[in-house]
Amino acid sequence: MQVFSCMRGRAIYASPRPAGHPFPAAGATAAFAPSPGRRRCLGSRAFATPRRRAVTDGIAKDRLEKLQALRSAGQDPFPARVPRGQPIATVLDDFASRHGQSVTLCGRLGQIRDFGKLRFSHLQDRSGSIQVGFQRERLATFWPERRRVESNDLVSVTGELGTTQKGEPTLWATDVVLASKALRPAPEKWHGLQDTEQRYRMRYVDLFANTDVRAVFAQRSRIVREVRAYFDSLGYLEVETPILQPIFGGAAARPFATHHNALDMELYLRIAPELYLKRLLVGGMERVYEIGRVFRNEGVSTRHNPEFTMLESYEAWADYRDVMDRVEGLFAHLVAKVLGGNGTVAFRGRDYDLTPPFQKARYLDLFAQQNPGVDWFDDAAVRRRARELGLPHDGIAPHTLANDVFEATVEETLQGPVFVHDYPVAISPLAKRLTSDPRVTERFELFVAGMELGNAFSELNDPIDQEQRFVEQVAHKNDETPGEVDVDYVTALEFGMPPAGGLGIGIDRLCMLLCGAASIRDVVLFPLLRRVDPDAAADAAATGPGTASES
RNA sequence: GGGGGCGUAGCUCAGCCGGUAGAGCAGCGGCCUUUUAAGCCGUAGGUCGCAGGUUCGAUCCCUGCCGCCCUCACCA
Repeated sequence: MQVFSCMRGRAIYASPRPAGHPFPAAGATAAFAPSPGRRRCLGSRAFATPRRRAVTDGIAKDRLEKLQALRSAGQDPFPARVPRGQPIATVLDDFASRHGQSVTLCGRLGQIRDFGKLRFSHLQDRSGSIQVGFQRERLATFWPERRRVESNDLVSVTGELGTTQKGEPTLWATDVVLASKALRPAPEKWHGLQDTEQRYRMRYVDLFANTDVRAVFAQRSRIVREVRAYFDSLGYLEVETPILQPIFGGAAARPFATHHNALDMELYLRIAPELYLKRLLVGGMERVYEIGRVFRNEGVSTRHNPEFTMLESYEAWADYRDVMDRVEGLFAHLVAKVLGGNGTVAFRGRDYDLTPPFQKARYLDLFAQQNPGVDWFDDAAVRRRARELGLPHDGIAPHTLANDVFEATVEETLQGPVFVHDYPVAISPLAKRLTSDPRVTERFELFVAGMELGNAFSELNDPIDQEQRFVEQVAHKNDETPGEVDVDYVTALEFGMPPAGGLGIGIDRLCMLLCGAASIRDVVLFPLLRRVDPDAAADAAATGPGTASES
């Protein structure tokens, strides 16, 4: 079997590099301080200036001058420590009772509203923001240098809690300590940072400028924590298995290849942890799960990032029906702990009720509904239907084509949440066959909003069957399948693996759903982007039009 | 890879039929002790993504390239 369209995977593939060092798209030249730019050492472009907006220009220049003024005055613009405060939210919580209290708060300064002898700003930390009032009469030492501390700087403010005439909770500052000078201004106060490219490349700005973005990632953190809590509560052990693997497997996807120098060994970044986790079942670890990064060297889209986070769990003495219960249990847990309310989320313009139980539908029944009169196992009929649908069908294996027809006709109808179960064996190489019908397997996938969220099955534990499937896979090797049989895995099965139910869930997609995020890049802190290389761009342009062919 | 869209000041955006670019915010200078998108006066800030082409003249039209977004395909 060559094409396993299935497997635990979800999202996609990626480069091992952490998403990128931002080279702000706009820009002039020069860089501040030791430029981290390109390190070309020879050649005519040795001194090419990276297009990083220099901090010595424009607004940044003003800030740099303030910084230097502070230094000349003997002040450290980046002190190792400043008076530490408490979270702003705790102060706001029972503000009335704290009236008159003296507190210290730390955070990032917003814009300053200057009234001459009185100025207001807001101070923001991870928990919230509060107005700060700076009055000349309360700030004898700080007042003369107030202009050296400005919007976007990080500060520690000590003062007295009170209100303004309009009742706004305010920290009336009595002492201000600059904690870190910002050389670049914050984005515009009202619109924040809008440009999607800038938001992804400079996520650090996106995060402090757009509070809703921070909320999404806080939510993601909560989701992951509660996924752990759920499996922990059932006695699962969280484990970590190799990311560097000599033979990749457990899914159908192109891997990233790398090399270990000391061992002089080719290695792959894992496309799935599956085969190692099942070795643990052999070892007697009867309930295990792993939440970890997997890498697939393929396309990028709103649902696919080359590196993504996968949950896989395995439970001995369970089958796929039990796993279905686990999934419903997990969603019930997440609805209660993360979502709150009635368990409904808005996603891509529709509402979805994530409260279990979920619908269930047989794969072949769904296929028959959308393709009346076409037998999934009838090659000729499937081919006819594929032609009718305008699908490419030449040189495509029958079972693959049949699944293509399924995907073309059924998937978009799966608004769900719905469990699609009992998949044909030809597209389910790691799942156990149904005793009642050996053409299909004990396998299900969970769909929501036409998106595959989870994949599970009764794990194949017959080493003879498994070896045959591997051998056949190697015989039809392509770049999505390993070049050799994972002999060690077969050996492990020969020692006896208990019957087990396994599950894979794409954490990023789960977060998309629970956060109402339309793109996976909105739930991945640093999504993979093409590197912006000004020199390469210049080279390409230089050889482009006039001189070269029309290529 | 195909199709569509976008790229203008630090940020958010205008810029008509081709005539060498504007606003708000941020910045700088000034006034102001209750503002909260503070206000008022003044001021500075641009490789219009990059490179070519057409034109007397290009942010605008054409070509190539770079990057991002959407979409299809591949792929989960």
